[in-house]
Amino acid sequence: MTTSTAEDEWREDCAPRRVLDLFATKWTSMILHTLDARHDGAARTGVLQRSLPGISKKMLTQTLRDMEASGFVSRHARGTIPPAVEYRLTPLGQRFVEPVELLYGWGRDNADALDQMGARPTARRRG
Amino acid sequence: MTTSTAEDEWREDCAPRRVLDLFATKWTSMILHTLDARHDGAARTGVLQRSLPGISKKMLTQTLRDMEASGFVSRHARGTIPPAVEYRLTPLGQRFVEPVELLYGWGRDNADALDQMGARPTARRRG
DNA sequence: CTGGATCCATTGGGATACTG
DNA sequence: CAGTATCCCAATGGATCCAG
Repeated sequence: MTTSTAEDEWREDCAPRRVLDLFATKWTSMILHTLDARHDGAARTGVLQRSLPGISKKMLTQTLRDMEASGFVSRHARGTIPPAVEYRLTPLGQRFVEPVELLYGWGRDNADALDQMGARPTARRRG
Repeated sequence: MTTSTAEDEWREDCAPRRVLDLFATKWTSMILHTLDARHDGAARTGVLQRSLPGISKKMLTQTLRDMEASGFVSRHARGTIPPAVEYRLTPLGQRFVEPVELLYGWGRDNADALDQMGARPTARRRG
């Protein structure tokens, strides 16, 4: 059985942890989902911001830039005035949406269990 | 198609976002995975710490406590000296491991794509 | 061996004002 | 409308020392 406790796969740079890093910036997956929810997998900045109550303009732009650099979305600017910028899921982004949606689906299916714990991070006690 | 852009499901307290919160404390899913990787879904503190290179004793205990409060693991202490504490996946924990493993699996399947982006959060530029 | 308590550096991320 | 630049706070989480 090779003692396959998977002791070897948890270095900082292993693939699974790289995926976790994608959730470190909390808006990443939600942006992907929002884009995915649109028929053409694309949306303009304003639409995204309105679809994600609570996100600040700063975090929206910043997250989008990071996602672009990571290859999850592509940016399409129309050189018009006023500006009209559209973000679109890349093939990689589309692939990643699948496990993300699965995760969200799990949440809906287990909403009651999630409700029983507070609204904190994991159950973070404050102070 | 009801224009199901899902504009309504993104309040702070919606189920999907509750799930995301589970990843806010970065060790949660890794602890779950480590427990799941063991034949009996249980492990002692020392084993967990050794299986998760980089985790500090503080974060290990703290995360475990939060996970216990959230109902993902159960704590079993033997009143011996020295202490022997064992953590075990609860049914809820076992259920949650599934989507988590799927996510990790995605990472392995797309390791090359993940490699192309830096090792930063999403692609965080420092400074 | 397990875990609690501090101290503290880092940084995610919000508010706001400004530029094209 | 889209994006940048500061300012600033809260909280993650590492290092240590202490206690059953």
